Amino acid sequence: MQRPDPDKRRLILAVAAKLFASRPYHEVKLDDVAAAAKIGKGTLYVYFAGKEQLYAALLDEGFATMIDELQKRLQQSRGPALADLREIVRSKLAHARRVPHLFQLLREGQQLPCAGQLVKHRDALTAMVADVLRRGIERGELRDAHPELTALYVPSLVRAAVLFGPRDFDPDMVADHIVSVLTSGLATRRGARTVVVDGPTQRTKGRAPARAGQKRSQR
Amino acid sequence: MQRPDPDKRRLILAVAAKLFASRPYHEVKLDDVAAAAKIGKGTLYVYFAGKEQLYAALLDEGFATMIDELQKRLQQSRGPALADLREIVRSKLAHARRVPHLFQLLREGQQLPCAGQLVKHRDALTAMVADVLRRGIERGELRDAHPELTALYVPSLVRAAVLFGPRDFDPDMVADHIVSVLTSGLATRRGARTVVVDGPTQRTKGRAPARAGQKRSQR
Amino acid sequence: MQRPDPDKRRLILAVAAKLFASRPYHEVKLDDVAAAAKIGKGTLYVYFAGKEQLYAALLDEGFATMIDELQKRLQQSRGPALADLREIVRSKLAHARRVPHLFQLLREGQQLPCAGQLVKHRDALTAMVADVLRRGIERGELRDAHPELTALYVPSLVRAAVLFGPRDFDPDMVADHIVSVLTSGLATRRGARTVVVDGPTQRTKGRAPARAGQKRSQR
Amino acid sequence: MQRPDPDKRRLILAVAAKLFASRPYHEVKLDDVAAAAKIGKGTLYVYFAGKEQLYAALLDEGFATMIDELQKRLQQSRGPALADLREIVRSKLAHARRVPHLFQLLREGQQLPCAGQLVKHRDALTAMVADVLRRGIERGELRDAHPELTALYVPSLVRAAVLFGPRDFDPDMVADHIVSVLTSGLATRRGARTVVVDGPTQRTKGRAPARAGQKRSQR
DNA sequence: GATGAATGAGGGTTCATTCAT
DNA sequence: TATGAATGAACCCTCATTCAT
Repeated sequence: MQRPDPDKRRLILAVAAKLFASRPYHEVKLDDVAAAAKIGKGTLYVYFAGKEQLYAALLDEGFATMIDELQKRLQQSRGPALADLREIVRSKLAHARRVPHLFQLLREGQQLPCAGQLVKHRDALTAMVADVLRRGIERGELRDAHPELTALYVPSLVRAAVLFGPRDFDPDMVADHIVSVLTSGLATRRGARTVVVDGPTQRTKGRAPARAGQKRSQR
Repeated sequence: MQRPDPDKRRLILAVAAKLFASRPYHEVKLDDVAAAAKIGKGTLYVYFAGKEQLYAALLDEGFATMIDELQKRLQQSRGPALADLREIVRSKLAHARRVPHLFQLLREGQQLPCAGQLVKHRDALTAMVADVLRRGIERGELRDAHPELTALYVPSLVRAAVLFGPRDFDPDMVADHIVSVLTSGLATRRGARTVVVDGPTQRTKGRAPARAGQKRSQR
Repeated sequence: MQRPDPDKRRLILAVAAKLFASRPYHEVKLDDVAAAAKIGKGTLYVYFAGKEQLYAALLDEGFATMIDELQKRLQQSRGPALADLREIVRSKLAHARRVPHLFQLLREGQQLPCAGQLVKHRDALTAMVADVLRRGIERGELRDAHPELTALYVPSLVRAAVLFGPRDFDPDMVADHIVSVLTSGLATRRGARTVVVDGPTQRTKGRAPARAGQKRSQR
Repeated sequence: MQRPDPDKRRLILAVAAKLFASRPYHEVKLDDVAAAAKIGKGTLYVYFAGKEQLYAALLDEGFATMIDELQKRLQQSRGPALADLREIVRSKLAHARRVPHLFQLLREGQQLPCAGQLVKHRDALTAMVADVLRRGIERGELRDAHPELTALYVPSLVRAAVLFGPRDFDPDMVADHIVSVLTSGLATRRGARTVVVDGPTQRTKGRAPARAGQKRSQR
């Protein structure tokens, strides 16, 4: 109790995460946080410079942990890109399980003045995904006209499943589903004909189908 | 100007949308809104019951408009499900263009006490998508083990593109890209093989999303 | 009650003056000020930007009023400098009577961040006194080797009398006394001999007496 | 260093004096004091009971030292009162030199709850001065209608010179000037005539401070 | 209806003081 | 004795809301 106690810091973060995840930022009172952590209100200021910094630390460390994990998982693999993509999805889902509030927290965080760090993290994540995608394209495993867009989709799909999916979802199932959609899409052969390219039955009048010229050449 | 003026109401909403989209809820002061709309602070209370209700109206009307549009676009169509899916994506993107702040607003709105209405809207939207998906599956155009999950993905993909995609993106291109991914996925034939493991027989029956068994062999 | 009310501002200042004069700055709570003025705490912030600014306004306006009065009294007079000096003393005493807290307030004010204005006022006052003194010297009415020092003494003498003198002092009497000391000093002819200059009885060993060379030449 | 260390106590006092002299009381944090003295915050409480008591000790010891000095200087002298007056002024100025913050500190100290001690000190000082004055009057060296008022002026003149006078003033010069003003006043013979009006008979008996009648004639 | 001065509950933050080490 | 983490009462200030004009 003479040196700042890292455990206490973690305790505060854990307690704050719960509160910030359950109410909008401006409805979380530092009184509540202190009470929930069973510490004095002033003690919060020993570990964090203020409300916003506490919140920022919450997001920052949650995100950083996730990215760390992901990097560890990925850096040993130089295998197929789709396998990496699956790893990414799995890792994110697992992390969401472990830090169930992170996605809730992210909602508001993006607009806070302290968002700079966050954006960096998001960009790092996006870059990792985009790298995997580009490697897959180079190796002929994947085709994608806009991997940088797709890199945005991946976290977004996880987010949608975590935030709005069934409370009791099975992470493996969800991971498989996301990867399946990303990998193979939804269209059956028959369905593909109705929309894509060549059938004369297509409803879209003249509009170029989903895949631009380049993509076709990849087949 | 002795009766409540619908134009003034719209003005307030427009001004508020900008402010709420650019700062977190608790940093937007009603003073700011009034000043930006060049009206007295008291006037806000002629048109809205309070800050939260103003915010709720913002979200509610934005969302309602979007769903209305979507329903109009879809209700005449009984064509291929993938075409409808594309319509949904296009419509959402178009709306995001017209109400550029909506997605920003949605971020925080979900936690506000007034979120009940929002959830209804989101559920309505999800249901529409799910309906389209299920119709596609019935008609043999689509295959999807969890259309209710996929229904969550669709708005999410649009969101990701709008919030984090390039500022000057071409909505048609993005719509095509999203639909393309949803329809055909990213895997080339070669890539699919690497993930679905080696036997070609796997591919025929193994297309359903959950392929737990094979995954292990990839590690 | 639609335009900011100057009377209310004055009320606040009057009430605050009393409180700040009776307690040190940090013991005066804005709650107290508001309560004493029978207004809401928030109303204070309609008229003043904060505690310190309220305090600064108190000092500033008190001082400004005093200087204004003084200038009005003096500017018509081109008479003897000693008469002006008496006017200055009288005017300051009269003002201290009317704003009994001003001297108390000045105590702390000098160190506050907002002191810049105060220093200007003090300098203005000092300059006025110094001007009178210099005019008196030029006209041969006065002799003073350091009128700029003496200019500092004059307000100080008034201050001493007001702050520490008998509660029920007669301003005229005090003014006369101050002027008398300033004019003629305390020494009788016999006393002067013991200290000043020429008697061989003087106790001070070798030290030059009060008046330096220049002063003597003024006689 | 197991017993309270007088050196450390002096260190704290010295450091605190500087800080309290440079900022108003409420802007000096005990954290600052501890940091400036390079000791722990808790250590302050080993030597002083609290913030206010630290401040009080500062004033008390500063004042007590000054009065001690003064008494030592004066008690051997039974000479001319004006010489004693000069000693008082010199002693106070010298002390102000050695404890340059004392006058700054005095500003706020008067209102603090611990002011009781201070008032005693001030009264002691005033009494010493008044004694000297009365002795001078008795011995015919001085004339003064209100020596108890004049006793207040003396410290005040020193204060004015120290606080507001030129930074690099020469203490001897200032002492001489103050004593000169107190002794002989500012008026030349010619100047005295202009104030004391016209009859030379007035001057002989009219020297006592209150000359109410004549003043009117000057307006 | 429109306004903006008035309000005061509420909350973030400070900081003197305590106390376990 | 020395320390500095812990504490929580205290307080300034904010700002949504009200209401007299």
